[in-house]
Amino acid sequence: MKSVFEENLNPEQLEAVKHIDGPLSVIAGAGSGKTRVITYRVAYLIDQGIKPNRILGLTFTNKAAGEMRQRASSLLGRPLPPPLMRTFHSFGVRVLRNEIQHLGYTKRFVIYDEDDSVRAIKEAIKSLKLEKGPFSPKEARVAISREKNEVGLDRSLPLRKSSHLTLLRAISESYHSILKRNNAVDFDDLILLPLRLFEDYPRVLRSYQKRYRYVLVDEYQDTNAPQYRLVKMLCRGHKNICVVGDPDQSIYRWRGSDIRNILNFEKDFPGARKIVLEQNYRSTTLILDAANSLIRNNSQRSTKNLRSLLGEGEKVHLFIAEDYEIEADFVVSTIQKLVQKQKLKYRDIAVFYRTHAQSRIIEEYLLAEKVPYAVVGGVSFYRRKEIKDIVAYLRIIASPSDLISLLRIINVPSRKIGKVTLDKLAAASLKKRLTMYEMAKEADSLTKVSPSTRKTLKSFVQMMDEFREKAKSTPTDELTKEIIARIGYYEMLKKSFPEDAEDRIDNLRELIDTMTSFLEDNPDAGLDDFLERISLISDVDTWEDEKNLVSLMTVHNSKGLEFDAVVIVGLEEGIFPHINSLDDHDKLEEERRLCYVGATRAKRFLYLTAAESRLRHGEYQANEESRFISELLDDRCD
DNA sequence: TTTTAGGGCTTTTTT
DNA sequence: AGCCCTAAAA
Repeated sequence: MKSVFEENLNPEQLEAVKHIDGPLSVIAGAGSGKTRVITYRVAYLIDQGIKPNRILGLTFTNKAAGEMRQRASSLLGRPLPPPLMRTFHSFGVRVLRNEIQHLGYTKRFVIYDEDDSVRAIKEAIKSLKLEKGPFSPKEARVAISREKNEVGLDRSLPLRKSSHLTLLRAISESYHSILKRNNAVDFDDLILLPLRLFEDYPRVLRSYQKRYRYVLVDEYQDTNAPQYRLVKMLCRGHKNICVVGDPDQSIYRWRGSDIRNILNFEKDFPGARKIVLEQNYRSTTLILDAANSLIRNNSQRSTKNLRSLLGEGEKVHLFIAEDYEIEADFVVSTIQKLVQKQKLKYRDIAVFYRTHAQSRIIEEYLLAEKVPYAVVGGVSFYRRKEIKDIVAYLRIIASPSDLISLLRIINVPSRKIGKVTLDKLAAASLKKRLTMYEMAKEADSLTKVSPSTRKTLKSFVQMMDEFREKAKSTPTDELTKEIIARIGYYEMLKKSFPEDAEDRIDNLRELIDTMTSFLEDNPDAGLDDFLERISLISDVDTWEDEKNLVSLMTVHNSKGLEFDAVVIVGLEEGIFPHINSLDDHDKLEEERRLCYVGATRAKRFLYLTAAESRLRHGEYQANEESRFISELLDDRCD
């Protein structure tokens, strides 16, 4: 009798699933059943008697991790523990929560996002007493992050003057000492600090090596050097590593991901088995032909050609609009046509663009025609001012040494604590070697600050201490409501933002709802757990595919998804490929891979659009048709 | 000393 | 839309 594995997998997939011990790489073309292989393989391992908690699957988004765990558990007919599949970053957090004391932080560390990091770098620059440097705090953050993500690579920083390099080193050092003082880590640290732990504390490494006997890495083409090193260290003893990826879908090189990781796998793991999946189960032939003919123009790739069994299907449609408004109008009428004539649901349709800025005009036209839609990403929920403000309160409650959060809200709503007072407070805290929070608690010793301001500082600290006490016995959603009421945040919003205060209040209500449902799913979760959760959430994670809405997103965000109909807009030289990539061969190939990712999301209908003229920075600008159009179509279009 | 208003600038992609 | 900077009001 055939098992569920033989029944549902083709020979190559089955081979990958049944490979148990030793290194294995699976080159999985777009739509070739990559997720299926991973979930069946996990189920197979467990079926063979391997305990679920000995398996570690690493992905890039929580959504992918959750989906794979769910599918594996429904295959097995029993629930699986959450740690089985997780993101690189949440794995890093888990390691740090257990071991970070070795590195001089405490368990309740906070995770800084990019905005927080930029603020911390500003503080760093300030403490070095630098006037306007050769780069902005934002640029410094990018350079520092880049350096951190290239640990182990011999690429040097892209700076010409060595004086800049020295300066950057100084800023970096100061930034990291601020992070440590604040008991904070940035995104990069979530990988780098576990790596350092593993390198410097062999006992710690051994305990993780012993625990995870089977390691699986999804989207392997997008791992960067530190992530790769982390994985290699974990598998050093048993070499039971399975990586799944597709070099043609590598689109995060700019973030340090290294295509060589997947191309060199066999060198790093001698004797590795390699399986190539070329059978595509997603798209019709004409769509796949277009994608294949596009990607053939890249010189850096492992030769592989996807085959479809789904029949020829519809031709790829091309529409060149005179301007971007006509393009938007075409997108909307196409969506309506697909819904009426092809009986597609809104949720089966997606619009992809190269940059977020392109979404606005599409949204306008969708809104006007009452087509329901959802934008994935953009100004993401957790980066909105009102959300970040309230989260900053929660962070200080969890971790009083968090200076960046303190600076954010100590005067929000206004408590008449301005720049001058803060400077005095900072100077005094430096002198007494106290955190700013501790210094505010002892405001009485601040002789240079007026008595009334001293009182304000003390009562602020007292309030926060009260909240901290309360947090021990109050659920996070209740606590948040109390904070908002106590500080009069809604009233402040109404005063400061008369136009959109209601929207902002709604956002905060949504935040509280998120907490409530998080508590329902995780009854034992405390404030720390919630803060960790929202730090690691990505745009795609918040996308709700069960609602019947047209999806709008960047091509980057579309990775790993599929839709019956896909519209890729703005196929113009300078937009897609992006202007910053035009004069660099490698960057151009990455743009092409990005376009390939977008095109291969489509199951049955693929539309390409471009505008001959587009409003940019207040001026009309004429754009050439993207080279990708002819590479894709090659006379196969309508 | 703090707050407010106005002008300039920004975004390529993100865990 | 939000942030920084500056100058003037409160």
